[in-house]
Amino acid sequence: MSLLDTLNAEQHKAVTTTEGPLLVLAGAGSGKTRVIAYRIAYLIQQKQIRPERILAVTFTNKAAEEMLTRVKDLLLAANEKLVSLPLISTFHSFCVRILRQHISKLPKNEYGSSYSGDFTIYDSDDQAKMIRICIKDLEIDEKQLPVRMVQSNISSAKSRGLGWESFASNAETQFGLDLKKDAIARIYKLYQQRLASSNALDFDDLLLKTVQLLNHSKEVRDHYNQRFNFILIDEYQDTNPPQFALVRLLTEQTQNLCVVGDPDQSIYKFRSADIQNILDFEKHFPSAKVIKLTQNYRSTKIILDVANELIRNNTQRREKDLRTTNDLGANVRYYQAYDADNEAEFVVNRIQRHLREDSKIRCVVLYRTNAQSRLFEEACRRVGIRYNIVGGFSFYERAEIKDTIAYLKVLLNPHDNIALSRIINTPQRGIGKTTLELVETTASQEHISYWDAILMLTGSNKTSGRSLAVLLNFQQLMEKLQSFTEDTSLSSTVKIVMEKTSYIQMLKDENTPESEGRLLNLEELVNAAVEAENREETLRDFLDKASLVSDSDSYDGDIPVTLMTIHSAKGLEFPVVFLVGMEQGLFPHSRTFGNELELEEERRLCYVGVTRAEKYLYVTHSLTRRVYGEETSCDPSQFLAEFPLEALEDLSRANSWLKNVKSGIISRNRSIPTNPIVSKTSRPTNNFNTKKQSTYTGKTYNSVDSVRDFFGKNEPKNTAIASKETKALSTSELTKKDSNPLNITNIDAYATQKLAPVPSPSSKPIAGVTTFKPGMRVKHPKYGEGLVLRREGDGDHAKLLVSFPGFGQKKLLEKAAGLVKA
DNA sequence: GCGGACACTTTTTTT
DNA sequence: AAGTGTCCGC
Repeated sequence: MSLLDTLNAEQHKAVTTTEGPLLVLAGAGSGKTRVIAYRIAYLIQQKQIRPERILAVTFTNKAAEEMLTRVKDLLLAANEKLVSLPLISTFHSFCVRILRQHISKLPKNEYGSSYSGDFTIYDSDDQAKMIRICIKDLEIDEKQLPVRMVQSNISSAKSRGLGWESFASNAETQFGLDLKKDAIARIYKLYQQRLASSNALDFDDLLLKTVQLLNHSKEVRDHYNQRFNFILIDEYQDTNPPQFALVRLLTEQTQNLCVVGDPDQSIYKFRSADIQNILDFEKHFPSAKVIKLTQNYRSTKIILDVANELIRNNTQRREKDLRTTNDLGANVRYYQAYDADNEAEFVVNRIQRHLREDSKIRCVVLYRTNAQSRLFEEACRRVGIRYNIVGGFSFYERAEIKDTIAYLKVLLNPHDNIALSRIINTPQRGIGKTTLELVETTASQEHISYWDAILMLTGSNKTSGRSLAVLLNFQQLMEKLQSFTEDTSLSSTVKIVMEKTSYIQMLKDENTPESEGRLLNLEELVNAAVEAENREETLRDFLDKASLVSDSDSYDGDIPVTLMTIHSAKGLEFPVVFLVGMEQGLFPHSRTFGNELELEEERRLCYVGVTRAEKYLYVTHSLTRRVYGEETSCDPSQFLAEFPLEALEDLSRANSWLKNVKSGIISRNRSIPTNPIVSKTSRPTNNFNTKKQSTYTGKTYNSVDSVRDFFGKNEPKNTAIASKETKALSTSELTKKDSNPLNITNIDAYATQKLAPVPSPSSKPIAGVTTFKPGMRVKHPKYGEGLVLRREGDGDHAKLLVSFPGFGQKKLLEKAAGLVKA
């Protein structure tokens, strides 16, 4: 049959080996998504497996959607009629599906609360709010245990599959009780109780509760084991313990399990992804077969070379070599910018050039942190290039959207305390701190939800005047909404909520550019509801999707430029890739210094970035960058030095790190310090820097609305900015124009000088005191372990900026702080 | 109860 | 630099 004709031998085998456990080790760009799609189609067509017996798990909802389309197309082309559909979804969505049906089968907790199928899903924002309340109620000082820290502790415990019980037992050490851990354990416990009484689950719970459920109920477990005989998991290298447990539970009866992944692309350790899951697959499933896909179809030879060479620096890895028969292709282009604005200008300018050559070509700018996106957005706007931005602040994170959704959530689940407190006074209806506190205390005294507390307060005549009136008013509003939306369609429910709550009116009254944008966003939400309705989805489905949309779920392939983090780019490919901000401390991120394993994960991340590129790869770094609102100087990333330098072509106008390394002025190995240098420098004040002329004066960018609004108002700007990269400072220009002796007057000389392996005076030890450098881990008597971020001054006056988890950043006098190496 | 002024942290990555 | 939380006066 023609279905398999286009596959190579390796792929063919991976598609057709359908019985028993199979591990497909797929290198970057080796067509692993393709293999999965073909395999599903093959099972349906050749093996006559009923589609609904097949479960495929992908990493994002977008990937799932695309996979389904692909499968449908394949079967269509093979003239196969689909009688039902395979289930293709993310782990999280899959869990929601199971839980909506069966969660009530879980036993009640010790307070007698149990979950019902109409539970709400809490995002990390809701989670933070809930944790804050728990911390307050336990009368723990938030200064001692910041919400963020508790949240990450809890989430990390959960993603490793640990309940509060194990957290509590961990708090007992051989030296006595670890007070901090104990406190967190208490918060964790209370948090779980509160979630249960709100009938709410956070992201991690979706996995954990499903595992619990399947463990607990043989009936449910058997049901799903029989339902799904063929299971496929993509990006298996990034599965965490609960996900692994789930895989185990689902394959108890039949092990027609196929997992696909690449250990070199494991980049989610921070959320407890365990690379051992893929490395030990053959131990977990002893009858497993292993197939390797080693042929890369995506990238040019040079790009693949760079990637292979880079990843070879990881020691924790099984050697593998990935080949391609593709052309050599263009060299990797390198650019050293003098500041971050210049970097963005260079990138946008190159994008324009590519688009002029081929208007259909798609470019992506990949960065390590979301904070870097702003400059690229602004640069795109300045020249009128349309762009997608993935992540950062997504549509569903906007206040107006969250507010509306919170109303809808309360309609379905009035016991959702977090949603209720979000909207109880939005728009303002006079329910302030005092009244809200009354509700809260009543609720916790009576062990009931806020909503029930309100009913109780308005029902009895214990409450006095004002509070009673406003609460009654709110209660009636919600009851009115309830009755209005009872038998209404999804989209009109959404509309009714926006109108009857006076939310729309509130925004209209505000009458500012921002409020107009918000109104537009609400319209978008109604549109989304209409579309969902056309797909015959319920309000429930609509809300679930809103909770689980991932960042990469929304980008438009027709738009020429996409901006996103490297993490979000996993699984995607682009003809032109810009890997920006290649600086020590940014990428690899300074938080990973001193931890070899984390550094290797950064390198894998870099590998992922490089291997996204099909034809053209650019790498850029900047000599200065604003960090925390402060101008800091930056060294090139150590990863750059790990690239095969002969593959790099220097597009910097001025002298550059690369030129210096290539000409032997600075050595490749010693050229990059192993720690981030974040010394303060002043910015060269030049007046020939013509940027910043943007006519756009609106508030912060913020993707969709402002892009739309920019294009609505302004025709694309002229292209006067063309060949802006030629503006990279020439040495003579700089020295001429900037005569301030305190400023760095010659960036190139500066770069060379700074990078030269001359020991700086500040790194000489002072008698009796160890000197600490940025990147080092230290231990403080009071704050515990921390990371040195910055060093200022010398000798006795040396000050250190150290970041302590849980305490924030502290400025310490090195001599007096009593620090030791950690 | 509300809104403004101010102080303070924050940036790693995400379902 | 910017967004959030807190305090204070109205």
